[in-house]
Amino acid sequence: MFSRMKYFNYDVEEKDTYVTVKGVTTFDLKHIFECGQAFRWQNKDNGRYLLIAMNRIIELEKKGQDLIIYNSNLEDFNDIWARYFDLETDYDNLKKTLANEPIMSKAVEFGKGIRILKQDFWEMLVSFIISANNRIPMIMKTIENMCRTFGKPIYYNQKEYYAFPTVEELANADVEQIRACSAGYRSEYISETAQNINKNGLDPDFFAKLKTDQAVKEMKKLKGVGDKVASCALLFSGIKKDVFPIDVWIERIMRCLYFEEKEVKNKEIKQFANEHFGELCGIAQQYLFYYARENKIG
DNA sequence: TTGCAGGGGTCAA
DNA sequence: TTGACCCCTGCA
Repeated sequence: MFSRMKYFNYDVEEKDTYVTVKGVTTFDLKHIFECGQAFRWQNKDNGRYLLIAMNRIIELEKKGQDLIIYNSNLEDFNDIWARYFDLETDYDNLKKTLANEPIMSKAVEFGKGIRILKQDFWEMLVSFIISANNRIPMIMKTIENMCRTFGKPIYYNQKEYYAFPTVEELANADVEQIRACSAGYRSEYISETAQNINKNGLDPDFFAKLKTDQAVKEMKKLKGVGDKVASCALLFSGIKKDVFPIDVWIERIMRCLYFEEKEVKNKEIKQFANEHFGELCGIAQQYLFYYARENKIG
């Protein structure tokens, strides 16, 4: 079995159980998965990354400018992964636009293979509610526990993995069961938000059509969702590119690099980001975050 | 071995 | 604006 297609500038080929996308630039698996936007991946010792997303398991490998997606086919590439990896966006061009001053130049160079993923909105919302007052390894553990407890099994290579729980699955879950996944005081937030959404729905298009500030404001009506969580959920599901999530790392690096170590309010940081990075402030935030965290700046 | 400090967003007062 | 919330890691 061998078939091929064209997607934008990419030649895409399917063979056996994998898909090869040719001519992929600005795509580094470490940068993409380890920059804090995704939680359900494993760095395999053979250089591949295993990803659990969209009710599927895939393995990814980058060989030169070839991106290889194992355990997949052209249909899934078309329906899911092309959008998920935001392959229609020209990151080479976008980086040139952003890197017009020395600080951002450095951050972009450091994380040059980053792409912002367009992940499932519901999954992002719950994941970032869990992220509040929490560290990345702990967030990943809690999410895995929740998937194992409430999600449907997916089988791959004789191993059992679990899909991210649906709205209904979490809405019907007992708060104490959620707490048993080490979600702590966030358990009530997750339960209440799941029940709210199960009743009223969660439509990405509704938020996409709103002005960004308004979208954040609407998101904050959900329990456990403040500025940071709302911004992250909108950014990492590809709904808004012009949000600027501010956590302690971003606050530190912004103060250190742009405010000469002076005390600065989040409101000022946000305003600065909007003025300097404009429409691209979401991706700018991601370069800065990765740069700050990996280099322990601040 | 135990115990304590540190880390980190949102809510409610 | 401030304290409480939870749980893991690192270190004494």
